Amino acid sequence: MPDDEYEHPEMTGVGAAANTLTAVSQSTGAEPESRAARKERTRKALLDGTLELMADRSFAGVSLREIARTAGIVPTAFYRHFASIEELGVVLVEEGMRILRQMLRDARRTPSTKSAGASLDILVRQVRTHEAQFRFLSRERYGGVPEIRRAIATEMKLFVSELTVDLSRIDGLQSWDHDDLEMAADLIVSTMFAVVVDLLEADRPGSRSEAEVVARAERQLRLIMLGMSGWNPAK
Amino acid sequence: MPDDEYEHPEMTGVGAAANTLTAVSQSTGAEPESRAARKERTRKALLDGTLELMADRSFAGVSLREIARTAGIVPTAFYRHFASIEELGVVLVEEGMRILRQMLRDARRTPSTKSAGASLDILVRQVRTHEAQFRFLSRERYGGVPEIRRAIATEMKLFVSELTVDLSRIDGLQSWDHDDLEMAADLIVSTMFAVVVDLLEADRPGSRSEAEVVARAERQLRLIMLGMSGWNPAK
DNA sequence: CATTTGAGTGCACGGTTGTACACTGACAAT
DNA sequence: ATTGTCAGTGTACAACCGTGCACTCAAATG
Repeated sequence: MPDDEYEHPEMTGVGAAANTLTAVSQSTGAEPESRAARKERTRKALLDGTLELMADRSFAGVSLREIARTAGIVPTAFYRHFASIEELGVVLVEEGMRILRQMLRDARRTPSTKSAGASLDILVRQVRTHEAQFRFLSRERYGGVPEIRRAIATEMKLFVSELTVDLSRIDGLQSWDHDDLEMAADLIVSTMFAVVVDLLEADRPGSRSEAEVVARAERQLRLIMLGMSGWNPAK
Repeated sequence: MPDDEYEHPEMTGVGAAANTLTAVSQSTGAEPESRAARKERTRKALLDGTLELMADRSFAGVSLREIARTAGIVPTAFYRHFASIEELGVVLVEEGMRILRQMLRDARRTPSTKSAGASLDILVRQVRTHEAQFRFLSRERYGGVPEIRRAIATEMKLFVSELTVDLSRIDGLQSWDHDDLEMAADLIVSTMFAVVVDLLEADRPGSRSEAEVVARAERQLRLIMLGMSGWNPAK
């Protein structure tokens, strides 16, 4: 008797050696769709499916078999795309970080970065359109397996140093010591990160609404800016 | 044939119905030790063992069987202490939060709370003496199962409101709006939390050392205080 | 003393997991 | 037209999981 059945309970017949088109399910009717394109499609299905499964669990809590199931393939076929679940995790980190960097770039070409409100607007929009990715990042940043945690930490450090450069170009801050700039950038980033978490939690029973979260963050950033304007850079 | 062997590979014999003293291992030689005391001891062993197992994994990643094994009992005996692993998790949250509150109380009776350095010292000492508990809290705060996440969030909110009260008693802040005070308290708490995470990660390959973490945090808090001193409370 | 209690035991179960292996068959390249 | 590639398949297995059940036997109770 078989060990598993997956999603094919009806075709357990004798020599039923299966058609390859079982996976993912063709979206449009009659296109040929190259082999590479098909592969890319199930690969994406694996990544997206993982994020979906993580709606209420951490990355460590989803199994290879589950992921394969949501992508419509058999467990062993997973290895055609990733050498291990950890590898898939690293790809998810990279993907999430790509979005984060994109966000920074968007914020950078906003009229004067010192407008905290505009930057926050961009943040909110990004979080809303990429909820799953941001949830992944916030879940795994501290809770994940060491490898993923390290990958996120590295990218975050990079993020801070990019912001440091941005700050150094602002009018009153040219005279600042690099360490001080970085310290301020770190504070801003971690505050922003707290906003992300609150946004993901927002509009849920017993948590602050989105508007409140944004309003508070705006005041917090203003408070930080105020402190910076009075800072003695020479120390 | 048996399904498991646990830690008794040699006594798989016939009627070997085991001696109860297998569990936990008696520490001192010949004390009687009441039944309740023994129970409390294995209960603690279960809690501590769980924290130990979480050195490199999240709470969701440790199994009931593993926990029981480290405590030296058979898996089914786990249920004599907790109705489920989730219940054990909630107890761990409470335990961790008790430590956090203790810390706040310590900080409160320090000469003038406005001395950020002293408060940070207390923080560092607490984190160092209760590493496992703090690691648990930081791991599960965002990454954990919903129930645990909610429990931590609730306690954190309580924490912020306690600090809000403390702030309201400081000289220059009596005229402040309650919302503004809470906003500032929230910023301080989240900054402190970031310190905790950095401390746990400190003295590990590729991360800032403890001294650097503390120095940076001190400057960040000073920057926040500076901002507060210039804040216009009327909005 | 005899009796009750309950922490801990051992076995068994049905389920899930990761992964090795040999396979198939549509597409791509020759 | 023949051949090769390789995403996907089905089977199998050993390990682990949570938990139900009937048990033991030292300590607590009377």
